[in-house]
Amino acid sequence: MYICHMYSSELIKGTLKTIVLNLLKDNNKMYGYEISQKVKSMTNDKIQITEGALYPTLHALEKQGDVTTEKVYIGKRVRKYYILTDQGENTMTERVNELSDFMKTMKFLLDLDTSAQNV
Amino acid sequence: MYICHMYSSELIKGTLKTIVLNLLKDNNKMYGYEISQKVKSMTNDKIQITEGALYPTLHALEKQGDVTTEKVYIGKRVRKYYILTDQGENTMTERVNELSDFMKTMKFLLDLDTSAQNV
DNA sequence: ATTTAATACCTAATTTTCTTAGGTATTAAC
DNA sequence: GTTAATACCTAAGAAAATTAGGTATTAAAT
Repeated sequence: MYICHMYSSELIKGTLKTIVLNLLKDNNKMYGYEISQKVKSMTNDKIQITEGALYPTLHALEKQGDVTTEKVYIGKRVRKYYILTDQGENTMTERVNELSDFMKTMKFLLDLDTSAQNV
Repeated sequence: MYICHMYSSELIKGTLKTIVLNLLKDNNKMYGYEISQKVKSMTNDKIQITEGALYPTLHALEKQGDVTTEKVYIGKRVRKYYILTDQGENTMTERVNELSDFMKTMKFLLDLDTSAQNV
């Protein structure tokens, strides 16, 4: 049996934008810290997005027009919400489809689709 | 419908060693050029390993003891075969299991396992 | 009351891993 | 006799992460 722990960092590389965009599709309004916690809890701590990766990614998504932002003050503490744009929705769909297709290809390549592995 | 083309490079990142090790498991003896062609043909040109990525990876695998090499001359042209070591087999198993688990997690995270997507 | 942990944002230096763009040389095909 | 395919390689640069900091508010624990 494979004991679950955090994935080695190489794997997560390249999927971060896709993860963020997809979460924003389902939640329509999220802030950075919330995203990192959501991913952590949804994956049983197996994927932990570091802040050094997350914030630059969010800024890049804003710069390229896939998200807009909205600052909200909770007392004196600021929260920066990210909202998916129409363009961002298209980007999200493309990215998710590509990743989905890629995973199928990898499954075939690594011979993982021969039996009941898709549980 | 999603039109198939080459995957954006970010996705392949982090999976190259796993791909190479897994191919060596099945073929027990392969050379660099052969590996790149095999991956290309098995994935209908969707994954094309560049030589600039492949050779350094092979050298790294040799350095860390996961593969050994064997030079063979075909006429005057040299071929450098790579053979999986016992250690490499363990590494391979770990990597493949990790990637497999990662893909399951991603599928769940991206909400891709709700219908008949696993065709 | 004060320290610690959690919340919430951010950036800069470094590392890893790839792409791009070269280089050498042999052999087969046109 | 040139081009394409085979077969190896490296170095410079880019991309995307990690590591390791920084600031500040609020809740929990001692």
